[in-house]
Amino acid sequence: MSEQKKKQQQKSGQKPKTAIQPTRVENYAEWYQQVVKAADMAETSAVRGCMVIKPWGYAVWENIQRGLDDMFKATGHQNAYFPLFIPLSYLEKEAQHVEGFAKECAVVTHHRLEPDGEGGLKPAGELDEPLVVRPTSEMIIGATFAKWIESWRDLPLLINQWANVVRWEMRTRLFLRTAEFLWQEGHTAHATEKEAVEETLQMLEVYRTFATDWLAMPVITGEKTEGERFPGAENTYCIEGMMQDRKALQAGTSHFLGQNFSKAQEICFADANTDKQYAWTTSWGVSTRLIGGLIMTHGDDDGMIMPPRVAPSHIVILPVLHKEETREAVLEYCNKLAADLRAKSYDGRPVRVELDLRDLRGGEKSWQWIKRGAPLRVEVGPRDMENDAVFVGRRDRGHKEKETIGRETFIDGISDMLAEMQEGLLERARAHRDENIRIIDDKDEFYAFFTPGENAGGKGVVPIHGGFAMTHFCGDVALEEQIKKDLGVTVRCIPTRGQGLPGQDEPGTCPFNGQESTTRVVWAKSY
RNA sequence: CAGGGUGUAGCUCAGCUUGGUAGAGCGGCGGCUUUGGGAGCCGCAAGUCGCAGGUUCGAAUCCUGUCGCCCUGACCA
Repeated sequence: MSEQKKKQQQKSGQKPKTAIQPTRVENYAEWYQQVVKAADMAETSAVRGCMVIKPWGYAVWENIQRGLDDMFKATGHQNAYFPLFIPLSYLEKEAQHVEGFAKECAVVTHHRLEPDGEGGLKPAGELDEPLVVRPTSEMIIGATFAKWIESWRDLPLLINQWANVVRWEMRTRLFLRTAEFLWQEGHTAHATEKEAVEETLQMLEVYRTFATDWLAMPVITGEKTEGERFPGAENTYCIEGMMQDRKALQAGTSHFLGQNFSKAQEICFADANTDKQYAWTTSWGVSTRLIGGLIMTHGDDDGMIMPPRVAPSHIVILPVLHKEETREAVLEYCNKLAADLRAKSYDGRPVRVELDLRDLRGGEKSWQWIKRGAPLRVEVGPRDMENDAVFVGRRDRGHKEKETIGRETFIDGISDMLAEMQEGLLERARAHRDENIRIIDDKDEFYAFFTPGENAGGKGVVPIHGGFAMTHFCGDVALEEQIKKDLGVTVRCIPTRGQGLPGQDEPGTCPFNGQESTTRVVWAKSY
């Protein structure tokens, strides 16, 4: 940095040391919002609570869709599409289900607009029956299933839908909670309870695999407690990730619905003995919330860090073109480089390369890509061309740690480098999570763990503290409610065994009331 | 829905107490200078001051009403 620059910095005091301000430690919630904006992924819209997903963010969603969709197909599911509108009477059929969603339903009551006589328009043509904009599609898909299923030969029925849903939330945050969001919802019907439970767990495993292998987001799988269960479900399973502020993010859910919905909607079939049987159903979903999880798992104080498998572009080539006499040659070199890289494959597909020819200053351009989280930035100028090399910056390292690599070496090693970055991000996230899981057997220790220390942050700052606490728990709903009231902490899940979590195998006593307990549960503050 | 705050240029805001007819920074555009870096200088464009009434010779500023948005709660992928 020049002396002049330093002086200016001192004078103005406004030159940021990091691309994102505030930093994660200063104010995590605000940092998150700033990253979404700086990474050019989404923005708020004119419609309250609804977001505009911008191309760089939507491309991540497309990659998520592609990865998941392949996994759904591989497990025998087919895609279909059902209506956005659900007749109100459908929703009323399953009592618990309505109760769970009623407060956040958007309702369509009219189907026409007329001049209001004052230059504006007013709704006219009131509907006989109001239509609810789907908050989830159990009722409309179930009604369809009831028609499709007649015989045991029609089962299992394995359907997935990619769609948008609306939940009229009061308080929204981009990607994490918006009034409208994109998701997929799987809906299946089975002849036996055993099959339906197996399906529920299979899809949970699909989600775990996807989160781990694609998003580089380590997750804990488990079962929800009664209080956190999906309205109308017998059992809800989930994947829970730990964000960098140590809060939990529910990243996906898979529900065993038993026969609750099939009985409410007459989803029944004739079995091999010609007896009438109610089907056993499941539903499971993940949403654009995954993108929020991606940001909070990997982002740093300079912005987003994209895991290569879901990154819209793997490599951004930034030509250094300011000398007229070398301009053409550098461009040619860059185009050749891009073509050679695209001929390579990573993750079974061509490497995604972008050549950024925008007429912007080098520094600004480079920083934009840092904030967006492109895995690799490759600067190519006359010097590199002379040496048959490239100057590479990795997003998983500091922005100054750039290195010169021989052109061919770089091209030949690109797939390995991306794979190494993907693995590195997962390991980093896993280490962070594991460091912040604590086994607790004492109530006071538990309360202290979730109470911010004196230096946790200033006024208005969201403190980073706590983490995942694993305690024995008797399962009492009122007790869980009390702890939620005291600390804002809930049971995230009763973890599935065999995923390497500490202290799961021995029975014990609930530290809150001394009752017997067979397993430990995961407690955390959550999004 | 309850409590608090706030609406002025694309964005962030100043001006309002003490009415006189609109400002800054950032961003955009252009020029010059720079060039492996989020640079500098000069210039240009851009606002019926949320909306509707009222007071006044005159309202961004005072009064009334209204709408939107933000924060805090209950709810939540």
